[in-house]
Amino acid sequence: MTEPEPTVSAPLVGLAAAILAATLDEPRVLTVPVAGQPDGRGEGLPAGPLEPAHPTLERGLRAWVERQTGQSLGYVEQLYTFGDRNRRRGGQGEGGLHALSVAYLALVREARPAADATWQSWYRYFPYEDRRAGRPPALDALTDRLEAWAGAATDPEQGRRRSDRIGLTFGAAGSGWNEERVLERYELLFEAGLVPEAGASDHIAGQAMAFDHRRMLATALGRLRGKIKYRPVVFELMPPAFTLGQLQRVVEALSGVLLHKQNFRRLVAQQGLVEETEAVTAETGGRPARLMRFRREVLLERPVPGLRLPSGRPG
Amino acid sequence: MTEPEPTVSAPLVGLAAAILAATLDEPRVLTVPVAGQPDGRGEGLPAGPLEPAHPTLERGLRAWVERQTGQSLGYVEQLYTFGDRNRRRGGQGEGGLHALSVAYLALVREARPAADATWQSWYRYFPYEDRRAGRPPALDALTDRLEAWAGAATDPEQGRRRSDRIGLTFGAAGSGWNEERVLERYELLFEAGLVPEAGASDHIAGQAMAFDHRRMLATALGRLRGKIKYRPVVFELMPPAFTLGQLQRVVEALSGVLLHKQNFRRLVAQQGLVEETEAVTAETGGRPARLMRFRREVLLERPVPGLRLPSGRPG
DNA sequence: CCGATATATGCTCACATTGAGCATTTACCC
DNA sequence: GGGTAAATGCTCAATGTGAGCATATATCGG
Repeated sequence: MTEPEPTVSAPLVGLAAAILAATLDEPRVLTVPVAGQPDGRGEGLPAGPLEPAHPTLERGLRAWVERQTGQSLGYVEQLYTFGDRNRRRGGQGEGGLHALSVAYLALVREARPAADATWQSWYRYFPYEDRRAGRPPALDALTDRLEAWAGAATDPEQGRRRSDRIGLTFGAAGSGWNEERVLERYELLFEAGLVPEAGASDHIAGQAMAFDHRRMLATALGRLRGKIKYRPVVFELMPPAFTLGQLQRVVEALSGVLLHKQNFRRLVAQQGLVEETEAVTAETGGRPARLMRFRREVLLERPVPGLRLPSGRPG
Repeated sequence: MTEPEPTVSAPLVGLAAAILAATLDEPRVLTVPVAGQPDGRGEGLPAGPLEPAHPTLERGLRAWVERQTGQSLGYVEQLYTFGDRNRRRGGQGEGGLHALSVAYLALVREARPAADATWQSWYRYFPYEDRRAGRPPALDALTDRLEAWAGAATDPEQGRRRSDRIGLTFGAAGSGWNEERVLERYELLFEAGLVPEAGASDHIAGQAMAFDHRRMLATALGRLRGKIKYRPVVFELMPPAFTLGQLQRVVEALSGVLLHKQNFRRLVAQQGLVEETEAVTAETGGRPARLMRFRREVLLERPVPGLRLPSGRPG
């Protein structure tokens, strides 16, 4: 009855990885050059087709990433499978063939590029997502363009819906900024034609990427920003020993907002996420900080805590 | 560089849907008969292969579901793409060919089966997930078998890890029950060989399904149980007008735990999720309740609230 | 009509969590 | 030795959460 008839479809299945790290208080993503792309879209995520030799999707992904970047992956999590033929402007998808991509999120500890892979800041691709220095001034230009798009809607009702979405995702007057809505913001910019991936000629909304890789990256950032709140995944990005200050700066780099220092420490402490080591560190001026390490045991304990980010502080 | 070479792979891509509803305080899933399956595995989810005629994955899914069940889908969300060749014991996957399935979660309002599709209770497939009447007695037998499996590990370290996982997912002595870990519990039972999908001959852990459809269903239940806490998705399952008592019983049915009535009402009220209608209803004995309706406007408001389930009450 | 029973609904209270800030400690730099 | 920069310790008000008590308003069986 529901037995698939193994004749009809033979789509291409691609695997792609958003490999994330945090070095020197800056969140990074591992990128590779992509040939044959339109101007300004020559950067992409490590990716490759699923091959018969791959025992599982994830193993196939790991193989491609190692081949292309030399990076071996630790924490890996499936993100989403993208299949919109319509979205594909970068090559594939001709005829009735589907080009389907399974995207993954990977977290790694260190940044040592290999081959022609390079680490880039997340905010190269999403400059408006970094609010650590307050609301980026460039955001005004963006929302102006978005509102212009909303105003150009065919009927008033559609225009109102567009305005609502802009307010919801970019944080209207009264409403706040939700740092998890990375994908929704990118989708809005895409629909409004403000990104090169959708035909725009300027890079007002950040550096473009090949295929729909920037959409995958947006998905990854949103997922990670959400996940650090209820799972201790930040520690996948930290060195074995770190200070609470470093930990906080990494969390701030990932989430793009600043946090209240004392409350952050209280949270980490009462969740039992870390334990002290004997060592302290000198750092740049100020009182030396104690080096901490992640308490692996929390993975076996009850509520499996994360770092519920508070609402942030002014800056 | 990372350009996929369109030669190597031509995997079969399937689409499958866990279509969920809640009728008469019981959570339901729409199932179809599946031919050619081993004994006791003749039930499955609506599914079919991705076809070139399908413009997008989701549109392909909707087409298959309507063809097989007559049900048209409202809320649809992608769950996960399953691709483990090894897991596939039910037919496909021979040779080096991958059989890849993109699973979806769908929420619908009413239950009116068509063709030979039937609505079944979730708890037919996961009896141990229903704790509304307290801890199910059958759970003891299950955890006994699981602990036996842990004890039969090749080395003590592995056995300890297994015991830890059992305690974590099924709620050990001191630790509580986390209703969202449906998939982890099923995976554990699978690994322990306690489900027919993994070769077991009895149905101690609930009714089996064709292929890996029960795994997909577990993924769907876990996702929905999590999502109702931070998005107002329950209302996709409710009729246009309902009482707070009905709403609570649906939430309890989905999550499998009982809630404190007064606190539930306070939560719903202060989140502004519903508004009163003029009507009241008679019901079965007791004071008549006011009929409420979902406030669609909340979708446009700030924190996009859900129904954070409290820890539950004894029962 | 009366009381028993079953929900619905209103309200209180102790306790935990959260957002914000003040104060002190301990290093380095000049 | 004084100035500067973090790290660390503590307090306090506001809010949120878990549990119950009390009241309102139906139906049902005599």
